[in-house]
Amino acid sequence: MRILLVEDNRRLSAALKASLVDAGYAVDAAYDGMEGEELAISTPYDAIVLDVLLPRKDGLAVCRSLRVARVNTPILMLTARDTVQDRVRGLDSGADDYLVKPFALSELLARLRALWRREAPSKEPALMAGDLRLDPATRDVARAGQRIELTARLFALLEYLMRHPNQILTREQIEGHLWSYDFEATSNVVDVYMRRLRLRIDDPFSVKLLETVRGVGYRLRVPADS
Amino acid sequence: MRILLVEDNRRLSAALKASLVDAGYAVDAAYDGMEGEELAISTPYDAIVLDVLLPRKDGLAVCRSLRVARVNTPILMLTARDTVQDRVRGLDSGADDYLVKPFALSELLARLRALWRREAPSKEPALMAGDLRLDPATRDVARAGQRIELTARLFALLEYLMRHPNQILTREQIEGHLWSYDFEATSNVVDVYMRRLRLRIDDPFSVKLLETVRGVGYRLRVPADS
DNA sequence: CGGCGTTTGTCATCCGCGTGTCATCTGGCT
DNA sequence: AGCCAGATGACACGCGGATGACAAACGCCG
Repeated sequence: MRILLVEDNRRLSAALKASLVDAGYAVDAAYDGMEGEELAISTPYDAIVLDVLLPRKDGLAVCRSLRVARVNTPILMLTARDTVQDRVRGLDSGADDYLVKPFALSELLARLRALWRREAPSKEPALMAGDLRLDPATRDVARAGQRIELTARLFALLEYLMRHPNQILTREQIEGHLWSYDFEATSNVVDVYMRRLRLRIDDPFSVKLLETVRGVGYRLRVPADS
Repeated sequence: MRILLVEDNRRLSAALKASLVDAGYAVDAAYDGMEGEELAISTPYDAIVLDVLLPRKDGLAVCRSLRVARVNTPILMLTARDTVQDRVRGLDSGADDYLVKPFALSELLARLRALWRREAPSKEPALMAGDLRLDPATRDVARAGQRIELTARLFALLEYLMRHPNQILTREQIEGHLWSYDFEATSNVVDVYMRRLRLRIDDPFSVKLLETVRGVGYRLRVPADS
């Protein structure tokens, strides 16, 4: 198993590398973003451990570039802080997992194993609903062959809907799944996002997929065709 | 129903397991985070009951890893404290619900049921009456293959009738069941709604299913066919 | 660090449909 | 014919949802 370690803190890098080698892995080390990116593109690794704060090019940017360059190697991001924000950004930019400093070495190893474990099923097929296609892996969305740009939230909403086709989802379910905060207060975020989603995936087309079930919730209706 | 119970306190774990088994569930127990995570990834459970404070890897981390690994099993988190902070963190990491120790066993069971209701809207089979079909899960109604749109009230009324086929239901029963208010004043809501229901499920067809029993109430007659 | 475009969530307003009531009609029974 | 239970059509109100605009937060760039 070849691992690329991109970490600018020399002492941490050395320690991690030693431990990983100890655990039986072959480890290359890079000390800034640009260097890491070049190595990652030119060499086939089994995993990349990537710090977020890096000289020359930060981890998130490296991550994004690699994904754009179709480098699908599993990436484990290392970060100092842990806020929802951070996690979302990390995962959004294409990382597969996220580890917050300080961490136990055992956890790093476990997560690496976890990454590989899930390597196989990561070839998750694109979700389809009529002429609407959503690819969880590449984050591509298209309807009738037409590419559609979606923001992170909208993508998550659509993905959730498409994972539960023809099923009525209540606002509570949706809110709980996408926003995950204590919603005591009545908010109409879900309504607003449904609207925004409709503007992009329904309004330009004649066949509507998003359906409002008055008094209950929303549903993505998959046309019973062919 | 298979449940994974991740709880390091052996006595509590044993007690919970016994109760859950008692309640008819198949229960696997894990005693630390890593063990729990691996089991959760390798085995398809219907729910995971996850303590927050765990050796080797805490519940929040386990939860996060599972979600990243696309394990969508409903997770019920157990915690000792209860601050908004805690709850937010729990839900943020991907848990579906949250239960504060100490809790009543009945509440645990109730919440598990709630989780399933939410996640897999009851695989309850569709109700049938002749060529009329009503699916409580998807709220789809159809007669002779023809989809029929119903408002919330009408749907509830039809569902009630279909759950008591061939049985005479008085106005009082129906009103008590659907409107649940103490009607002193004589109202003809039920009549009106029966009319509206007929317009949609009987009028367009030759065989009538809704029957008026003069002086008593209404009944849904199921044709004794094939 | 500071400015700028984008994303996000809230709010106020608007609109249409679902709902319940009422007045009137119908048809069967005595 | 008269009565009564139920059928029917019409109507007004209010709720649930749609919509557009706004303000704060964030991400990106220099």
